[in-house]
Amino acid sequence: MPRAVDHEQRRFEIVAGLWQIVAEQGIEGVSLRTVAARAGVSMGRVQHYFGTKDALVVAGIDLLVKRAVIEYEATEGRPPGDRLLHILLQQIPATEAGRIGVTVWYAYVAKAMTHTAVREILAEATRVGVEECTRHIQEADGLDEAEARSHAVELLALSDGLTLRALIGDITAEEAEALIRACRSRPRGS
Amino acid sequence: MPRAVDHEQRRFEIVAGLWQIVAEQGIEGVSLRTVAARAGVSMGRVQHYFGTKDALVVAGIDLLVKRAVIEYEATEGRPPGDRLLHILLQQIPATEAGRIGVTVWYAYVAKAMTHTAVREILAEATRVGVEECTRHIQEADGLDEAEARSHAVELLALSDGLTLRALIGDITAEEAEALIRACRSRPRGS
DNA sequence: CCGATAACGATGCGATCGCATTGAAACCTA
DNA sequence: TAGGTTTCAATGCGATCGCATCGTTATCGG
Repeated sequence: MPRAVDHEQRRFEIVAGLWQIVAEQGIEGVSLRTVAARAGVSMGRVQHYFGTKDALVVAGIDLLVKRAVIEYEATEGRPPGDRLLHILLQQIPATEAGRIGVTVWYAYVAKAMTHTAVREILAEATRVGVEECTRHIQEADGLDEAEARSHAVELLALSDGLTLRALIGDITAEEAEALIRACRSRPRGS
Repeated sequence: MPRAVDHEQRRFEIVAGLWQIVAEQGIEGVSLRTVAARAGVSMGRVQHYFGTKDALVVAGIDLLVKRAVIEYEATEGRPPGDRLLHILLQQIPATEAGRIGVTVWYAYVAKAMTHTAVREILAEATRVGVEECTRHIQEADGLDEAEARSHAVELLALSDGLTLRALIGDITAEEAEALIRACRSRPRGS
Protein backbone atom coordinates (compact mmCIF):
# COMPACT_ATOMS: atom_id res chain seq x y z
CA MET A 1 0.00 0.00 0.00
CA PRO A 2 1.33 3.40 -0.95
CA ARG A 3 1.08 6.80 0.60
CA ALA A 4 -2.29 7.32 2.28
CA VAL A 5 -3.98 10.66 1.59
CA ASP A 6 -7.47 11.95 2.35
CA HIS A 7 -9.16 11.38 -0.97
CA GLU A 8 -12.26 13.43 -0.09
CA GLN A 9 -10.17 16.34 1.14
CA ARG A 10 -8.03 16.41 -2.01
CA ARG A 11 -11.10 16.39 -4.22
CA PHE A 12 -12.73 19.13 -2.22
CA GLU A 13 -9.69 21.41 -2.46
CA ILE A 14 -9.75 21.10 -6.22
CA VAL A 15 -13.51 21.60 -6.50
CA ALA A 16 -13.23 24.70 -4.31
CA GLY A 17 -10.80 26.10 -6.85
CA LEU A 18 -13.22 25.17 -9.61
CA TRP A 19 -16.03 27.07 -7.89
CA GLN A 20 -13.89 30.18 -7.63
CA ILE A 21 -13.03 30.07 -11.31
CA VAL A 22 -16.68 29.54 -12.26
CA ALA A 23 -17.82 32.42 -10.06
CA GLU A 24 -15.21 34.77 -11.51
CA GLN A 25 -15.08 33.76 -15.16
CA GLY A 26 -17.98 31.40 -15.70
CA ILE A 27 -17.67 27.80 -16.83
CA GLU A 28 -15.92 29.14 -19.92
CA GLY A 29 -12.98 29.98 -17.69
CA VAL A 30 -12.58 26.41 -16.50
CA SER A 31 -9.59 24.50 -17.76
CA LEU A 32 -7.47 21.85 -16.11
CA ARG A 33 -4.71 24.42 -15.82
CA THR A 34 -6.70 27.35 -14.46
CA VAL A 35 -8.44 25.23 -11.85
CA ALA A 36 -5.17 23.62 -10.77
CA ALA A 37 -3.52 27.04 -10.44
CA ARG A 38 -6.44 28.47 -8.46
CA ALA A 39 -6.49 25.47 -6.13
CA GLY A 40 -2.74 25.76 -5.72
CA VAL A 41 -2.03 22.25 -6.94
CA SER A 42 -0.41 20.76 -10.00
CA MET A 43 -2.34 19.96 -13.11
CA GLY A 44 -1.27 16.36 -12.77
CA ARG A 45 -3.09 16.16 -9.46
CA VAL A 46 -6.33 17.39 -11.01
CA GLN A 47 -6.02 14.79 -13.72
CA HIS A 48 -5.27 12.12 -11.16
CA TYR A 49 -8.43 12.80 -9.14
CA PHE A 50 -10.89 13.65 -11.89
CA GLY A 51 -9.38 12.23 -15.03
CA THR A 52 -11.19 14.42 -17.44
CA LYS A 53 -12.34 18.03 -17.60
CA ASP A 54 -15.93 16.94 -18.01
CA ALA A 55 -15.79 14.76 -14.92
CA LEU A 56 -14.36 17.70 -12.98
CA VAL A 57 -17.18 19.99 -14.06
CA VAL A 58 -19.82 17.42 -13.16
CA ALA A 59 -18.18 16.88 -9.78
CA GLY A 60 -18.53 20.62 -9.22
CA ILE A 61 -22.33 20.62 -9.41
CA ASP A 62 -22.57 17.29 -7.65
CA LEU A 63 -20.72 18.57 -4.61
CA LEU A 64 -22.61 21.86 -4.64
CA VAL A 65 -25.93 20.01 -4.45
CA LYS A 66 -24.66 17.65 -1.76
CA ARG A 67 -23.59 20.60 0.39
CA ALA A 68 -26.99 22.23 0.05
CA VAL A 69 -28.68 18.98 1.04
CA ILE A 70 -26.50 18.66 4.13
CA GLU A 71 -27.31 22.24 5.15
CA TYR A 72 -30.99 21.54 4.70
CA GLU A 73 -30.87 18.31 6.69
CA ALA A 74 -29.41 20.28 9.58
CA THR A 75 -32.82 21.95 9.96
CA GLU A 76 -34.47 18.64 10.79
CA GLY A 77 -36.78 18.90 13.76
CA ARG A 78 -37.53 22.58 13.27
CA PRO A 79 -41.15 23.57 12.50
CA PRO A 80 -42.29 23.03 8.90
CA GLY A 81 -42.70 26.77 8.26
CA ASP A 82 -39.04 27.35 9.16
CA ARG A 83 -37.81 24.52 7.00
CA LEU A 84 -39.87 25.79 4.09
CA LEU A 85 -38.39 29.26 4.43
CA HIS A 86 -34.90 27.77 4.63
CA ILE A 87 -35.34 26.23 1.19
CA LEU A 88 -36.93 29.35 -0.26
CA LEU A 89 -34.34 31.76 1.12
CA GLN A 90 -31.18 29.68 1.05
CA GLN A 91 -30.04 30.83 -2.36
CA ILE A 92 -30.77 34.52 -1.99
CA PRO A 93 -27.33 36.13 -2.05
CA ALA A 94 -27.20 37.80 1.37
CA THR A 95 -23.50 37.20 2.11
CA GLU A 96 -20.55 37.30 -0.26
CA ALA A 97 -20.02 33.55 0.12
CA GLY A 98 -23.67 33.00 -0.66
CA ARG A 99 -23.37 35.19 -3.71
CA ILE A 100 -20.50 33.08 -5.02
CA GLY A 101 -22.41 29.88 -4.39
CA VAL A 102 -25.53 31.00 -6.19
CA THR A 103 -23.50 32.45 -9.05
CA VAL A 104 -21.96 29.03 -9.54
CA TRP A 105 -25.41 27.49 -9.31
CA TYR A 106 -26.77 29.57 -12.18
CA ALA A 107 -23.69 28.95 -14.25
CA TYR A 108 -24.60 25.27 -13.98
CA VAL A 109 -28.25 25.96 -14.77
CA ALA A 110 -27.10 27.37 -18.10
CA LYS A 111 -24.74 24.44 -18.55
CA ALA A 112 -27.66 22.07 -17.97
CA MET A 113 -29.28 23.27 -21.20
CA THR A 114 -26.60 21.52 -23.23
CA HIS A 115 -25.19 18.91 -20.84
CA THR A 116 -27.25 15.85 -19.98
CA ALA A 117 -25.47 14.75 -16.81
CA VAL A 118 -25.63 18.24 -15.31
CA ARG A 119 -29.28 18.55 -16.28
CA GLU A 120 -30.16 15.32 -14.52
CA ILE A 121 -28.42 16.36 -11.32
CA LEU A 122 -30.26 19.68 -11.30
CA ALA A 123 -33.58 18.07 -12.21
CA GLU A 124 -33.24 15.62 -9.34
CA ALA A 125 -32.33 18.41 -6.94
CA THR A 126 -35.33 20.55 -7.89
CA ARG A 127 -37.58 17.49 -7.75
CA VAL A 128 -36.51 16.84 -4.17
CA GLY A 129 -36.97 20.54 -3.42
CA VAL A 130 -40.56 20.45 -4.61
CA GLU A 131 -41.25 17.30 -2.60
CA GLU A 132 -39.91 18.75 0.61
CA CYS A 133 -41.67 22.08 0.16
CA THR A 134 -44.95 20.34 -0.61
CA ARG A 135 -44.64 18.30 2.55
CA HIS A 136 -43.93 21.32 4.70
CA ILE A 137 -46.81 23.31 3.23
CA GLN A 138 -49.19 20.43 3.83
CA GLU A 139 -48.11 20.25 7.44
CA ALA A 140 -48.03 23.98 8.06
CA ASP A 141 -51.18 25.04 6.23
CA GLY A 142 -53.24 21.89 6.21
CA LEU A 143 -53.75 21.88 2.45
CA ASP A 144 -54.26 18.74 0.41
CA GLU A 145 -51.37 17.38 -1.64
CA ALA A 146 -52.34 18.91 -4.99
CA GLU A 147 -52.88 22.40 -3.62
CA ALA A 148 -49.71 22.23 -1.58
CA ARG A 149 -47.68 21.11 -4.58
CA SER A 150 -48.97 23.90 -6.77
CA HIS A 151 -48.16 26.37 -4.03
CA ALA A 152 -44.70 24.85 -3.64
CA VAL A 153 -43.90 25.14 -7.34
CA GLU A 154 -45.07 28.72 -7.30
CA LEU A 155 -42.99 29.68 -4.27
CA LEU A 156 -39.88 27.95 -5.58
CA ALA A 157 -40.23 29.59 -8.98
CA LEU A 158 -40.68 32.95 -7.33
CA SER A 159 -37.57 32.34 -5.26
CA ASP A 160 -35.62 31.46 -8.41
CA GLY A 161 -36.78 34.51 -10.27
CA LEU A 162 -36.11 36.90 -7.42
CA THR A 163 -32.68 35.39 -6.85
CA LEU A 164 -31.81 36.01 -10.48
CA ARG A 165 -32.91 39.64 -10.20
CA ALA A 166 -30.90 40.08 -7.04
CA LEU A 167 -27.85 38.66 -8.81
CA ILE A 168 -28.17 41.01 -11.77
CA GLY A 169 -28.59 43.89 -9.37
CA ASP A 170 -32.16 44.74 -10.24
CA ILE A 171 -33.33 44.43 -6.63
CA THR A 172 -31.57 43.95 -3.30
CA ALA A 173 -31.41 40.71 -1.35
CA GLU A 174 -33.61 42.30 1.31
CA GLU A 175 -36.34 43.17 -1.19
CA ALA A 176 -36.23 39.64 -2.58
CA GLU A 177 -36.55 38.13 0.87
CA ALA A 178 -39.43 40.44 1.78
CA LEU A 179 -41.35 39.53 -1.36
CA ILE A 180 -40.93 35.82 -0.72
CA ARG A 181 -42.10 36.13 2.87
CA ALA A 182 -45.08 38.20 1.75
CA CYS A 183 -46.10 35.71 -0.91
CA ARG A 184 -45.63 32.75 1.42
CA SER A 185 -47.91 34.15 4.10
CA ARG A 186 -50.53 35.48 1.69
CA PRO A 187 -53.77 33.46 1.65
CA ARG A 188 -54.64 31.89 -1.67
CA GLY A 189 -57.92 31.27 -3.38
CA SER A 190 -58.61 27.76 -4.59
CA MET B 1 -18.10 53.74 -53.43
CA PRO B 2 -17.71 49.98 -53.52
CA ARG B 3 -20.04 47.08 -53.52
CA ALA B 4 -23.24 47.88 -51.70
CA VAL B 5 -24.49 45.11 -49.41
CA ASP B 6 -27.24 45.07 -46.83
CA HIS B 7 -25.22 45.55 -43.70
CA GLU B 8 -28.10 44.71 -41.36
CA GLN B 9 -28.92 41.56 -43.28
CA ARG B 10 -25.33 40.33 -43.20
CA ARG B 11 -25.07 40.93 -39.48
CA PHE B 12 -28.35 39.16 -38.86
CA GLU B 13 -27.31 36.08 -40.79
CA ILE B 14 -24.22 35.76 -38.68
CA VAL B 15 -26.02 36.38 -35.39
CA ALA B 16 -28.61 33.76 -36.35
CA GLY B 17 -25.74 31.30 -36.65
CA LEU B 18 -24.46 32.45 -33.29
CA TRP B 19 -27.85 31.80 -31.68
CA GLN B 20 -27.94 28.28 -33.04
CA ILE B 21 -24.50 27.51 -31.66
CA VAL B 22 -25.40 28.97 -28.27
CA ALA B 23 -28.64 26.98 -28.12
CA GLU B 24 -26.88 23.74 -29.03
CA GLN B 25 -23.56 24.04 -27.22
CA GLY B 26 -23.84 27.08 -24.96
CA ILE B 27 -21.66 30.15 -25.16
CA GLU B 28 -18.70 27.85 -24.61
CA GLY B 29 -19.29 26.53 -28.12
CA VAL B 30 -18.96 29.95 -29.69
CA SER B 31 -15.83 30.61 -31.72
CA LEU B 32 -15.30 32.73 -34.80
CA ARG B 33 -14.93 29.53 -36.78
CA THR B 34 -17.92 27.60 -35.46
CA VAL B 35 -20.27 30.55 -35.88
CA ALA B 36 -19.00 31.23 -39.39
CA ALA B 37 -19.49 27.60 -40.34
CA ARG B 38 -23.00 27.47 -38.88
CA ALA B 39 -23.99 30.68 -40.63
CA GLY B 40 -22.53 29.34 -43.88
CA VAL B 41 -20.10 32.20 -44.33
CA SER B 42 -16.36 32.59 -44.14
CA MET B 43 -14.58 33.43 -40.95
CA GLY B 44 -13.21 36.56 -42.60
CA ARG B 45 -16.75 37.85 -43.03
CA VAL B 46 -17.50 37.40 -39.36
CA GLN B 47 -14.36 39.31 -38.50
CA HIS B 48 -15.24 42.02 -40.96
CA TYR B 49 -18.67 42.66 -39.46
CA PHE B 50 -17.93 42.17 -35.78
CA GLY B 51 -14.19 42.52 -35.46
CA THR B 52 -13.83 40.61 -32.27
CA LYS B 53 -15.38 37.56 -30.66
CA ASP B 54 -16.50 39.60 -27.70
CA ALA B 55 -18.29 42.12 -29.93
CA LEU B 56 -20.04 39.24 -31.68
CA VAL B 57 -21.25 37.78 -28.42
CA VAL B 58 -22.53 41.16 -27.23
CA ALA B 59 -24.29 41.72 -30.55
CA GLY B 60 -26.04 38.41 -29.96
CA ILE B 61 -27.81 39.54 -26.79
CA ASP B 62 -28.34 43.04 -28.15
CA LEU B 63 -30.25 41.75 -31.16
CA LEU B 64 -32.19 39.25 -29.07
CA VAL B 65 -33.44 42.03 -26.80
CA LYS B 66 -34.25 44.31 -29.74
CA ARG B 67 -36.34 41.57 -31.34
CA ALA B 68 -38.31 41.03 -28.13
CA VAL B 69 -38.95 44.76 -27.86
CA ILE B 70 -40.24 44.91 -31.43
CA GLU B 71 -42.59 41.98 -30.76
CA TYR B 72 -43.86 43.69 -27.66
CA GLU B 73 -44.41 47.01 -29.41
CA ALA B 74 -46.62 45.21 -31.91
CA THR B 75 -49.14 44.75 -29.09
CA GLU B 76 -49.63 48.49 -28.77
CA GLY B 77 -53.29 49.46 -28.59
CA ARG B 78 -54.38 46.16 -27.07
CA PRO B 79 -55.90 46.20 -23.56
CA PRO B 80 -53.39 46.44 -20.69
CA GLY B 81 -54.23 42.99 -19.37
CA ASP B 82 -53.30 41.45 -22.74
CA ARG B 83 -50.05 43.37 -22.96
CA LEU B 84 -49.13 42.34 -19.44
CA LEU B 85 -49.74 38.68 -20.25
CA HIS B 86 -47.69 39.04 -23.43
CA ILE B 87 -44.66 40.05 -21.37
CA LEU B 88 -45.23 37.37 -18.76
CA LEU B 89 -45.81 34.55 -21.23
CA GLN B 90 -43.49 35.51 -24.07
CA GLN B 91 -40.54 33.51 -22.89
CA ILE B 92 -42.33 30.35 -21.89
CA PRO B 93 -41.07 27.78 -24.38
CA ALA B 94 -44.27 26.74 -26.13
CA THR B 95 -42.82 26.29 -29.64
CA GLU B 96 -39.46 24.89 -30.67
CA ALA B 97 -38.32 28.30 -31.91
CA GLY B 98 -39.37 29.81 -28.62
CA ARG B 99 -37.43 27.17 -26.78
CA ILE B 100 -34.27 28.03 -28.70
CA GLY B 101 -34.73 31.72 -28.04
CA VAL B 102 -35.21 31.33 -24.32
CA THR B 103 -32.32 28.87 -24.10
CA VAL B 104 -30.10 31.52 -25.63
CA TRP B 105 -31.55 34.07 -23.23
CA TYR B 106 -30.56 32.06 -20.16
CA ALA B 107 -27.13 31.36 -21.58
CA TYR B 108 -26.67 35.12 -21.60
CA VAL B 109 -28.08 35.45 -18.09
CA ALA B 110 -25.24 33.24 -16.91
CA LYS B 111 -22.80 35.19 -19.04
CA ALA B 112 -23.99 38.40 -17.41
CA MET B 113 -22.59 37.24 -14.09
CA THR B 114 -19.06 37.74 -15.37
CA HIS B 115 -19.47 40.13 -18.31
CA THR B 116 -20.27 43.79 -17.65
CA ALA B 117 -21.62 44.79 -21.05
CA VAL B 118 -23.97 41.82 -21.19
CA ARG B 119 -25.11 42.47 -17.64
CA GLU B 120 -25.99 46.08 -18.47
CA ILE B 121 -28.02 45.09 -21.51
CA LEU B 122 -29.96 42.55 -19.47
CA ALA B 123 -30.42 44.93 -16.55
CA GLU B 124 -31.82 47.61 -18.85
CA ALA B 125 -34.15 45.09 -20.49
CA THR B 126 -35.54 43.86 -17.19
CA ARG B 127 -35.86 47.45 -15.95
CA VAL B 128 -38.00 48.31 -18.95
CA GLY B 129 -39.98 45.13 -18.41
CA VAL B 130 -40.81 46.10 -14.84
CA GLU B 131 -41.81 49.62 -15.93
CA GLU B 132 -44.18 48.38 -18.60
CA CYS B 133 -45.74 45.72 -16.40
CA THR B 134 -46.21 48.22 -13.60
CA ARG B 135 -47.98 50.58 -15.96
CA HIS B 136 -50.30 47.88 -17.27
CA ILE B 137 -51.17 46.64 -13.78
CA GLN B 138 -51.98 50.18 -12.68
CA GLU B 139 -54.29 50.61 -15.63
CA ALA B 140 -55.90 47.20 -15.43
CA ASP B 141 -56.34 46.86 -11.68
CA GLY B 142 -56.40 50.46 -10.53
CA LEU B 143 -53.62 50.00 -7.99
CA ASP B 144 -51.26 52.76 -6.95
CA GLU B 145 -47.73 52.81 -8.33
CA ALA B 146 -45.97 51.14 -5.38
CA GLU B 147 -48.43 48.25 -5.15
CA ALA B 148 -48.43 47.76 -8.89
CA ARG B 149 -44.63 47.69 -9.00
CA SER B 150 -44.38 45.12 -6.25
CA HIS B 151 -46.95 43.00 -8.06
CA ALA B 152 -45.04 43.43 -11.32
CA VAL B 153 -41.73 42.30 -9.83
CA GLU B 154 -43.46 39.31 -8.30
CA LEU B 155 -45.15 38.26 -11.54
CA LEU B 156 -41.98 38.71 -13.59
CA ALA B 157 -39.92 36.72 -11.11
CA LEU B 158 -42.53 33.99 -11.13
CA SER B 159 -42.44 33.95 -14.91
CA ASP B 160 -38.65 33.64 -14.85
CA GLY B 161 -38.67 30.84 -12.35
CA LEU B 162 -41.38 28.86 -14.12
CA THR B 163 -39.63 29.32 -17.46
CA LEU B 164 -36.46 27.85 -16.01
CA ARG B 165 -38.35 24.87 -14.67
CA ALA B 166 -40.04 24.34 -18.01
CA LEU B 167 -36.62 24.43 -19.69
CA ILE B 168 -35.12 21.84 -17.39
CA GLY B 169 -38.16 19.66 -17.92
CA ASP B 170 -39.53 19.83 -14.42
CA ILE B 171 -42.92 21.10 -15.57
CA THR B 172 -44.59 21.56 -18.94
CA ALA B 173 -45.08 24.86 -20.72
CA GLU B 174 -48.83 24.51 -20.19
CA GLU B 175 -48.45 24.11 -16.44
CA ALA B 176 -46.19 27.14 -16.31
CA GLU B 177 -48.67 29.24 -18.25
CA ALA B 178 -51.57 28.11 -16.08
CA LEU B 179 -49.70 29.02 -12.89
CA ILE B 180 -48.87 32.48 -14.21
CA ARG B 181 -52.44 33.15 -15.24
CA ALA B 182 -53.68 31.94 -11.86
CA CYS B 183 -51.30 34.12 -9.93
CA ARG B 184 -52.03 37.14 -12.12
CA SER B 185 -55.79 36.97 -11.56
CA ARG B 186 -55.55 36.13 -7.88
CA PRO B 187 -56.55 39.01 -5.58
CA ARG B 188 -53.79 40.19 -3.25
CA GLY B 189 -53.90 41.49 0.27
CA SER B 190 -52.21 44.82 0.91
C1' DC C 1 14.69 -3.94 4.00
C1' DC C 2 12.46 -4.50 -0.22
C1' DG C 3 9.50 -4.76 -4.09
C1' DA C 4 4.70 -3.37 -5.21
C1' DT C 5 1.69 0.30 -5.79
C1' DA C 6 -0.70 4.67 -5.19
C1' DA C 7 0.14 9.58 -5.80
C1' DC C 8 1.55 12.57 -8.31
C1' DG C 9 4.88 16.41 -11.16
C1' DA C 10 6.62 17.22 -15.60
C1' DT C 11 6.43 17.24 -20.32
C1' DG C 12 4.93 16.51 -25.09
C1' DC C 13 1.44 16.40 -28.77
C1' DG C 14 -2.06 17.54 -31.94
C1' DA C 15 -5.98 20.43 -32.19
C1' DT C 16 -8.16 24.67 -31.70
C1' DC C 17 -8.33 29.22 -30.38
C1' DG C 18 -8.54 34.71 -31.29
C1' DC C 19 -6.68 37.83 -34.07
C1' DA C 20 -3.59 40.32 -37.45
C1' DT C 21 -2.27 40.53 -42.05
C1' DT C 22 -2.58 40.38 -46.96
C1' DG C 23 -4.44 40.67 -51.33
C1' DA C 24 -7.96 40.18 -54.59
C1' DA C 25 -12.59 40.90 -56.37
C1' DA C 26 -16.51 43.96 -56.77
C1' DC C 27 -18.53 48.21 -57.32
C1' DC C 28 -19.40 53.35 -57.59
C1' DT C 29 -17.73 57.96 -58.84
C1' DA C 30 -15.58 61.05 -61.62
C1' DT D 1 -12.33 53.78 -68.03
C1' DA D 2 -9.28 54.88 -64.24
C1' DG D 3 -9.00 54.97 -59.49
C1' DG D 4 -10.50 54.68 -54.87
C1' DT D 5 -12.93 52.16 -51.48
C1' DT D 6 -15.47 48.49 -49.39
C1' DT D 7 -16.02 43.68 -48.86
C1' DC D 8 -14.21 39.60 -47.68
C1' DA D 9 -11.49 35.09 -48.36
C1' DA D 10 -7.17 33.08 -47.15
C1' DT D 11 -3.47 32.35 -44.39
C1' DG D 12 -0.14 32.65 -40.61
C1' DC D 13 1.09 33.10 -35.73
C1' DG D 14 1.51 32.62 -30.89
C1' DA D 15 -1.15 31.01 -27.12
C1' DT D 16 -3.91 27.72 -24.95
C1' DC D 17 -6.47 23.70 -24.81
C1' DG D 18 -7.48 18.48 -23.21
C1' DC D 19 -5.23 14.58 -22.65
C1' DA D 20 -1.67 10.81 -22.77
C1' DT D 21 2.59 9.46 -21.19
C1' DC D 22 6.57 8.86 -18.40
C1' DG D 23 9.34 9.00 -14.44
C1' DT D 24 9.83 9.93 -9.54
C1' DT D 25 8.71 9.83 -4.80
C1' DA D 26 6.60 8.14 -0.80
C1' DT D 27 4.53 4.55 1.78
C1' DC D 28 3.45 0.03 3.73
C1' DG D 29 2.81 -5.13 3.84
C1' DG D 30 5.76 -9.07 3.83
